[in-house]
Amino acid sequence: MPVDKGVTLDPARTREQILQVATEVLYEQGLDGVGVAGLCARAGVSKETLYRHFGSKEGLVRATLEARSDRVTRWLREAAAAAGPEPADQLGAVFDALAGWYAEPGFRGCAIVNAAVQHHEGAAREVAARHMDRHLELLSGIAARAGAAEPGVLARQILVLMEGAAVVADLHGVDGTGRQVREAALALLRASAAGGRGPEAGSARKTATAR
Amino acid sequence: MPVDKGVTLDPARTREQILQVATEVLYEQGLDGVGVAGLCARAGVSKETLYRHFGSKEGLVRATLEARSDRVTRWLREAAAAAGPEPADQLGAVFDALAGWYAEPGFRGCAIVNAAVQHHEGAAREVAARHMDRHLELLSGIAARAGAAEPGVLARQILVLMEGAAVVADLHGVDGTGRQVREAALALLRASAAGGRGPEAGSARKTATAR
DNA sequence: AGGACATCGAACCGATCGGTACCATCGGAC
DNA sequence: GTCCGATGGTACCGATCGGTTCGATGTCCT
Repeated sequence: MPVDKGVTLDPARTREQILQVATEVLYEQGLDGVGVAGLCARAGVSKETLYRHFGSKEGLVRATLEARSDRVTRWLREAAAAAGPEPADQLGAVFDALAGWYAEPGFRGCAIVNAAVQHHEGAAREVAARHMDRHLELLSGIAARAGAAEPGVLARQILVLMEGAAVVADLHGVDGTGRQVREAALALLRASAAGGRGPEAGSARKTATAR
Repeated sequence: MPVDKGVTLDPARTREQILQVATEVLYEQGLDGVGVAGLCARAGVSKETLYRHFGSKEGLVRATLEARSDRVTRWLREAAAAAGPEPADQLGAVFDALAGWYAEPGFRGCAIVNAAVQHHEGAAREVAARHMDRHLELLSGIAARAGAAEPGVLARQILVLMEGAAVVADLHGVDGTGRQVREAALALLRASAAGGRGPEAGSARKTATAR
């Protein structure tokens, strides 16, 4: 009886069920677009159960976004790792993965960014800041291995491309966005790796690492 | 009596007052973060007046965002025009202007994008799509004058940088974001203007114009 | 003076919000 | 069989939501 207790009446299972439904609904409807009652109805649980597991709607939002941040981070790391040792290949693989995501039906931008932008205080913004830190870790590694003069700066420029791509693909249309942004990221990587001395001086100046 | 009727009791004045307050409040609190009653209180008008002018909260949101889109578009066009004839200077001036905006106290990202992301239907998304079209117009002109192989593609890549920069500056911190993104945009411009044949093939492939 | 128009303030509407309390029920451990 | 923890269902709370209506007040134009 260490693990795998009964099939039904499993608190962990219930929690997962709520989280899964909340992930879908909060993404589709927005943080304020659905009430706790509606959430419970779609998850097939009672309000009391939801509040026992998450304490408040805010708690549910935090747990949902943190789980999502974990999944996305893992997903991108694996995409990069599977692309072999070349930094440019890894970066290309990351943006290939993102491009596939943008093209999925029901894509509405980055759930974490969307949530963070709806309330300027609360859990969502903290999760979003941490989420971007994680992206930066991955990108700085790639930038450093590519020999970028300023890996931190290049990583941040590519992060801007990632976040911007989600917004543009969502609000302005997906067509070509994935490929175009992939090429832009690779161009920045090339320009930075080509050395501080390009045909016209380096592409990135010395700036703070920020945040 | 053709124009400039009385000083007080001027419907156009009242409308402007409501719009101005709505611009601030909807940006600070979010679309769902404030009720019509609160809006009226801050604007010093009655609900009846607001509804007579805008018909509904949605109508107020649309009018507010459209006015904002007009102002931002004009602002960026003037920044570019004031920078002289060189495309690279114009692009640099646009991103300088944006960098200044990110650093302003109370900056919370692009109001139009933020609004559009909160509801997946409604006026905000239409305004946002049109807003980006206007940005694209400006950027394509610069790209074309710079001799970019594919001005439309380059413009879209730079648009992604613009929108991403606002998100990152808002959620991850402003430090350096403005300069870094400015340099990234200029690097893309250089890479694209250097000719389709770089050291490693062009930076942008043939893709649909999107949307 | 008079009428048309604009506005305020407040009451009011039904619906929904996040959150709590209570109780019957049911599965699993012993 | 017996008890306990997890649960569903439901009613309920005060607050707020977007939107409507009405009457009193005031300003303009003629």
